[in-house]
Amino acid sequence: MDQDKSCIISHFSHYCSLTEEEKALLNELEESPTDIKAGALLWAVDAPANEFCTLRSGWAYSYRHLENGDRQILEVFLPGDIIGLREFAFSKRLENVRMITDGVVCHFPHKRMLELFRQSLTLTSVMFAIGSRQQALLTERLVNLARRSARQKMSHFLHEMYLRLRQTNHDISGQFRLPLSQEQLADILGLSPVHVSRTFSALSEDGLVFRDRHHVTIPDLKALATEGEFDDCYLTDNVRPLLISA
Amino acid sequence: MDQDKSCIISHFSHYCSLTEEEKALLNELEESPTDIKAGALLWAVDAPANEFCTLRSGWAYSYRHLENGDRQILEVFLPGDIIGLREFAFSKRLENVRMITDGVVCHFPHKRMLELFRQSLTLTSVMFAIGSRQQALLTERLVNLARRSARQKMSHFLHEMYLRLRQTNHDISGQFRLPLSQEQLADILGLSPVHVSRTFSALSEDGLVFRDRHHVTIPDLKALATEGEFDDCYLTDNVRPLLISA
DNA sequence: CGTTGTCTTGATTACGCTCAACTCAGGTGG
DNA sequence: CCACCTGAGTTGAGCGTAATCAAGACAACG
Repeated sequence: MDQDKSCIISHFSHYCSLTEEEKALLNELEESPTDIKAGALLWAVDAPANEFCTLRSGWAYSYRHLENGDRQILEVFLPGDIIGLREFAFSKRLENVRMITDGVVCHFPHKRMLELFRQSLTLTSVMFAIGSRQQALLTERLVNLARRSARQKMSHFLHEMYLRLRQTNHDISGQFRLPLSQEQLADILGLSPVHVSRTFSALSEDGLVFRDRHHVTIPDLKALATEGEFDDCYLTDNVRPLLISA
Repeated sequence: MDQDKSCIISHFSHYCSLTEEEKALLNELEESPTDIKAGALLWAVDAPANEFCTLRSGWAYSYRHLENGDRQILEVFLPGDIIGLREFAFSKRLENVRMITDGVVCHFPHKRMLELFRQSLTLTSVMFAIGSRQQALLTERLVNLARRSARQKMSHFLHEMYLRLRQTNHDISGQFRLPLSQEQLADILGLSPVHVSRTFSALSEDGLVFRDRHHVTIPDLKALATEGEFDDCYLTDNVRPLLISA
């Protein structure tokens, strides 16, 4: 069951310290871990939406298809993330979710969320905080897609991924594995695959990002932040001592 | 105090039926209504974030400035909406919020949200559902900005606004007042003001949208939906009988 | 060693931006 | 009542970023 330290507990611990009972409650959300292969569909648009998933290991993404065949990737999920929070208010899935790498997911029904609301004020608040942090991420992505050049989009995205990975994996320093094809990157950033390639080349020439297959190196994080107008307050300023005191 | 039926109660009632106590609880959130003028700033980026606002009347929008001077409008708020949900997990504002028209807002501190969590499971769930619905709206907007042509962006946005207005104002039929300048529309849609003008003309020529100053007429809603690839499931499929039963 | 999928590079095209001039409505003051 | 001013919206010309199409390089794999 809990061979590894639970991802979700370490995720929640970012927000505030938890009692043992609360940890136990969270552990219940990770009861039935199931293996899932890279490329496998977790669920599709219009499927009934009655459960969340926690991502215990591996990467996943959610996406939508457009009528012209384009695809927009909406979210990239990393270990510890909760998948499907968006659909709590809906009866059907609004997005497809697919695994990027092999991984392990744990399902828990929406109903259990209500038990959590009933049993712990702290966890309720943290759950709410996670929701608002997701909104902040979405908002940032929205600005990125709407207003920035391809160079900036790429820089911003890579910077964001780097920070998100470092939050749980402190020992990466300036480099990480990014298991995304350029086509997937294009679908994330609203670009064409060819332009992703060109943009990568351009960033390399300027010494901002180096890349070998799926391995990315960022020699100068500050420079990349400047290029992508990256401001990390939406990722880091989420510790809320207020919650505990109340 | 409650001269009008509370906007927030009618907003929550979309999700499920409320007991009298719950209505009383919600009413407390609308305690100190304050008038606010068109164009006034509700709050600015980096200001301390320790309260929400409910919008009792009038329109508002949240926005961010970019380094190149561009501005991105992130959200348009209508009467009954809660402003600032996104910043629950943060200590500082991530967005500026400004009134579009004259209006009335009610402030309530984050702390009171915790009381609400403590006192009503139903309201907690609905609050959570509202958060996830906001995410769905954001997601839809993201797809719109990332992937669609100017024509589609405009069509989609106008259709969305029409449906949102009709949810609280059932008697509008195919026309409504849209108190936004073309510059503001441009900042919403990630276009230039000139191109908004051109796009409006193009849509008019094709008989999809007519417009006189701030008055918009949609002769054929279906046609507009087709043009903008509009699928209303993210706005309408949010009634959750599951919540009450639990 | 051939096959497949991913990535790269080049040539052309197009959508929306910028700059700039012009129209028009509303408001103000003489 | 008219002249002027202002801000919003319109229209045109030229440009630039990124899309598209297409061919070729490269790596991984059987």
